[in-house]
Amino acid sequence: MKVSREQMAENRRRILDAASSLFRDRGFDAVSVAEVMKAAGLTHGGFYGHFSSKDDLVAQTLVHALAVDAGGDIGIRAYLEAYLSPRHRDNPAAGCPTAGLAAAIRHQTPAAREAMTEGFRTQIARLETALPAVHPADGRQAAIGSWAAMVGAVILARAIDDPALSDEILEQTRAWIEAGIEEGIEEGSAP
Amino acid sequence: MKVSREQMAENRRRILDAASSLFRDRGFDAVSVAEVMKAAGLTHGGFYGHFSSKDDLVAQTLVHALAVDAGGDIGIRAYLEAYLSPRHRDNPAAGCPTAGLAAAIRHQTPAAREAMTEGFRTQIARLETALPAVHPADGRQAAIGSWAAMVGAVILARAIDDPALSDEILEQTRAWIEAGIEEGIEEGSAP
DNA sequence: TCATATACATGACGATCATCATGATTAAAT
DNA sequence: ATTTAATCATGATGATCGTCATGTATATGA
Repeated sequence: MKVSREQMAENRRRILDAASSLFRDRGFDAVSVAEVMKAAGLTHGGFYGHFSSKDDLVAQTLVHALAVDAGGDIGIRAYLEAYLSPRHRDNPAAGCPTAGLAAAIRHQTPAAREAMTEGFRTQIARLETALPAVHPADGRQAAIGSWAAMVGAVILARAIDDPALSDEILEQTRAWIEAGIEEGIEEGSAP
Repeated sequence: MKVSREQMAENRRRILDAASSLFRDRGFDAVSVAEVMKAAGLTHGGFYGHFSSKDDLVAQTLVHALAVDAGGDIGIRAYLEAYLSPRHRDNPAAGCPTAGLAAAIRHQTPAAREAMTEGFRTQIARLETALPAVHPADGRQAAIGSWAAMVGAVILARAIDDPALSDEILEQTRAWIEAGIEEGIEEGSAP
């Protein structure tokens, strides 16, 4: 039952894609290796031909999931609106891996933590250039503060059991961050 | 082996205290019922005399953990400094239950989610009175935005595998929130 | 075309865990 | 003091899961 080299590469990609969605949706612990393989259209037997352990899968999945382009080129306002939207909150499987998995990283292997650290660095660099700032020194502060608020808001909005309150968390956090942005630009200079 | 009524009440408290620390430290899934009982000085047998299931324990632990006084009466600045400190980051077992468990609530029972929702409401109300604001209408926005940033920052700081970067997340988020506060008060009116 | 290496399927194993059954001890009620 | 009821300890059970062993079909290279 050997498959072609390219088929194997595609299988690996499918496993990582399936793991990425499933982990974001239900967490690392609640998803079994067999379930990931099934979602990838395979059985559990072939798993250890691709990965050395479930921990290895977790680490590689994080690298895979955090390596997306993320944000194409919609402006910072549109990005904020999409990130802090009910749609994003309600679709963790297709959503930001940081919002979905950051809190669980603490209990994972060093390799997984390193992947998340690298993803964080990349995201802060992105935000630093996307966010307007009065003094350049404040750019990093705004990037880190805003990112913490974005991730925290989505996590809280997903935890809360009251739809209206959950919506409010997203909306108020967005307004709060944008208020900080407006301070940094000459009033109304954004498109 | 029956014990006195008050002994049983104390046992129950010890179980909840043990569960509260263990869950915050290692998460709901990674802590077994037997482990909680052992930490409370009992064996696993008596568990179902106190709780109907592990899910029940999780929900009651959240009610128990989120019902603390939280913040005695240190000012908002001191509270921010303590919350966004390396000490808090490095001691999840004794730290904020929201920072430690909010992301996992999504996978828990409705009872657990309700407990977290109530805890969130209480915390926002606290922050709304503690945070100075220019217009009263912005008080709630600042409370929600700041709380999201605080929780997000601690979660991210705990996930990151680089001590200096982790420290920076806490520090910059604190400065970012305080910048928002300063906008709201007449420069320097805090003690 | 033939030999070989290998990717994946089937199936099994051992460990962990939530939960339940049973029994001993003793607080509480009479 | 005696009975009753309840709390906790010991031990068992069934399910889930990560991992490994083995077999089979086939891609690959000669």
